[in-house]
Amino acid sequence: MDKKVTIYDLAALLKVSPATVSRGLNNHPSISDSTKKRIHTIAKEQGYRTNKFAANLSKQKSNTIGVIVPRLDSYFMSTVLAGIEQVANKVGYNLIISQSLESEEKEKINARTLLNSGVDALLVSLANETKDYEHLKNYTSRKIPLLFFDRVFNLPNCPTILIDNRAAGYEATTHLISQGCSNLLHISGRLNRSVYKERFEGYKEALQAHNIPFDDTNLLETDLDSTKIKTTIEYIKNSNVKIDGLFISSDNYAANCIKELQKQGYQIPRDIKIIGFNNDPVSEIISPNLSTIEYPGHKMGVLAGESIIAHLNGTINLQSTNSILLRHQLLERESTQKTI
Amino acid sequence: MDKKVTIYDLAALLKVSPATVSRGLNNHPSISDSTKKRIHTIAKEQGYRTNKFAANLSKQKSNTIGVIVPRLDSYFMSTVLAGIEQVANKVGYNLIISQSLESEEKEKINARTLLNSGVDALLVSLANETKDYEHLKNYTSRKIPLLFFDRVFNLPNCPTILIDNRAAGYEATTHLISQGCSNLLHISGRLNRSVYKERFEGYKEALQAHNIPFDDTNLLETDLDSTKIKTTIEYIKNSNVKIDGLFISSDNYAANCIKELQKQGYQIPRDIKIIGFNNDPVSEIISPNLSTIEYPGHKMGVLAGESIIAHLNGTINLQSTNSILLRHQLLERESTQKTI
DNA sequence: ATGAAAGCGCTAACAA
DNA sequence: TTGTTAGCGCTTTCAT
Repeated sequence: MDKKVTIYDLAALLKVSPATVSRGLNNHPSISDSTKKRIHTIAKEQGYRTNKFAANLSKQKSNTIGVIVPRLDSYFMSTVLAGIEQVANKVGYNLIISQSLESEEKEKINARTLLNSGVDALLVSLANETKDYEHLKNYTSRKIPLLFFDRVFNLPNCPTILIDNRAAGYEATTHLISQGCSNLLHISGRLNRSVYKERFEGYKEALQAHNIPFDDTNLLETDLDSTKIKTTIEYIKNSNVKIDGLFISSDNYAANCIKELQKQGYQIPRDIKIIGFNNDPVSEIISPNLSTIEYPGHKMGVLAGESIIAHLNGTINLQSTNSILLRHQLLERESTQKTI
Repeated sequence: MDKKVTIYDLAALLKVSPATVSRGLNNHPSISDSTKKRIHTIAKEQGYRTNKFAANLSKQKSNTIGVIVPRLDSYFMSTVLAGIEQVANKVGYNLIISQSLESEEKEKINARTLLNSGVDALLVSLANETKDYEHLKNYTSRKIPLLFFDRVFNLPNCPTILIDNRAAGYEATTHLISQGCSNLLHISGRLNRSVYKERFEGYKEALQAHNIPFDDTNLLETDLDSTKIKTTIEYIKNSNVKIDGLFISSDNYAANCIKELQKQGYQIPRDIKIIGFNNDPVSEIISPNLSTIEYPGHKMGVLAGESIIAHLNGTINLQSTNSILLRHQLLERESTQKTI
């Protein structure tokens, strides 16, 4: 069982044509059950395994789905990927995963490589940097289904899966206000990514709705990179007004801010109330527990996988779907508790 | 630029043979620079992209590396994967990633699928459950390079990449002892996985070296699944002797234990000193900061990727390498601090 | 330095 | 229900 056995070998053994063997192996309806059985048994016996290269070449499809994410090593992304993998694996699709590391350049290369690899579909969460979308139009122009999740962009015929970031931002902000905050700061990711943009807009709307004035000092646009929170902390300390509420677009960043602020003598939530985003595990480890917005990563992955596969199977037509919104949820915890 | 352009099209345009085009595209030495140039320009101009299926079929290799991990959504694994992806991507290899979810069954299926997909090599970190290795022998018998990382197993000709878990366990334990602990408990993962087994052995050796008796009550074998720490906490509370030192094979689990113990009135590190494993981000978020063993996930991924690729390129022969040990490091933090 | 031609192993349209 | 046959697009040996 070491040399490659092909359908020709099986055909010879069974005195049938290779075509019959091929059909039998693929459970083609027009093959009699008896020969089908014979084919399968001899295949098993001979240790036959189909050569995907040949099948792919012939069918011009690969049973493979490409995925591009900003980074593999983020908790949120890994839960999404776990979800995608789970459904893809179940129905026999392979996943080729690559990361852009937030670089537009790398994202372009990845997109090209995956295209060359003949993926049947592409799932993308965009890099922060990305401003041009030509590399993705190569897919749409070839009718290769393309779906965005989380970091989405509105491209014709490309559905998106995400949560209602605006509403979530609104709720998070409203929560801070209802807990007594009036001098808020929103620490955002790059605003050219719609996820952050919309949270920000929800934030602004909430301020407005509560007659709290907004100006540029109420927003800090960052990379949300925890290794460089110092400038953020400085910003907070040097603020003219005493900031009493922080809405931070990432739990991880928020947790690190809390640690640092505590180190500088701030009491959370007494001096500053903080709400994060994502419901990352750290949010329950940090003291005080971090209030946050639950963001269903695994579910998002499952849904992305299911959607794209259903589309590939022709079960549903994704083109007509514009976007799928997942439910988010405000989780009130200690970091925004009222103090007496 | 929508229809597929093949080397035949290019050949026709250039009045040369397809073979020449193929060689030119692959920078074959026997093609004159001038025609090579012509070929490349026309290829670009026509938007030619090589059909990987055909190339794969012809060459019987895929430029793809398979990866099987227990779970995608663990911080440690995601850093490893990020490392692998980084080097693979750089040299044009694709990564097909799948997860076993700790199930031997699923691992077998994944291995088979990846084999069928024609991966050029396989990187594996084993599921907890796995006890039989036939599914992997399919690779070795076909001379497809197979490399284990982290959760390894000793299979002929399959190199392993890991840290010296025994030494790490020894150091962690010794550290607890030197901080004044004498009634230790080791909370381990499943001992049939060598990583855990060896940490445990290092632990036992350290006890022995310090004349601390060991019996079964000094070990608790678990799944290290943070959703079910209750039994662990019960075990600690109900112990006959007052446990004063905990060596836990996972930071995440350790962090959750700390939270729970604190809830039950324990003071850490005063009542119990705790050391974890991995240097997961939570270890620096939890209060008190968690002492731990630094486990270089990203580096491990990079090394695994580099090794397997070098082997595929024929640069080095991995078969002769048995195992690669990465450096670990004891990180002393608050959770094991002496209290006065 | 280039060309001719035989695969690589499977699929599918068309026949029987 | 099964067989014939012609690809799928690229690589590679053997000629030239």
